[in-house]
Amino acid sequence: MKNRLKVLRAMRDWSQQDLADRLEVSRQSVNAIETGRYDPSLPLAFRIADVFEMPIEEIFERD
Amino acid sequence: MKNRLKVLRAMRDWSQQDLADRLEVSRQSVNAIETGRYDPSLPLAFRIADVFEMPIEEIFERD
DNA sequence: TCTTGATGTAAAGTGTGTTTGTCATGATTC
DNA sequence: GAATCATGACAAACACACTTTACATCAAGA
Repeated sequence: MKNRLKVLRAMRDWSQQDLADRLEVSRQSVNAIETGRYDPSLPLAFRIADVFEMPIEEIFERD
Repeated sequence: MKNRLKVLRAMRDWSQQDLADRLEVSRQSVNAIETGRYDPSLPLAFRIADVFEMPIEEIFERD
């Protein structure tokens, strides 16, 4: 899966730590997801969608 | 997370095995997801959305 | 009644998601 | 040039997703 986390984060001028705090996960998780080392769980994907106020499909893409 | 798999499957008259075949996972995985024992991975959630031709948000719900 | 299909569940194993802790690097600032 | 911040990465440990095999129950039909 590809994702637009880095761009969406940049648009809001949030650091990885800022986003991690909002998602209540570790900064390393945000980094790993952004750099494509692994995909988030479904519950975390929903929280990401909540934080960015967008549907999951607009944040993640099949690759 | 809650999900509408069982209903969506019933609407198409598919058995758990039918759905498992389309998703290329085991029937036990379908059953476990339906009965709420665990949530699918994000890639599997996307495949489920593909099979039912609906957005993920219309199949799964925060609980 | 015997069988067959659909479903729920369990144990054991593999792989992935997530955490904490740590280190390295580049950019910024004092 | 020392300090700080943002980022990328790795390792160990643990939790969860998923598979295979297997067994039990129930309903429907022959």
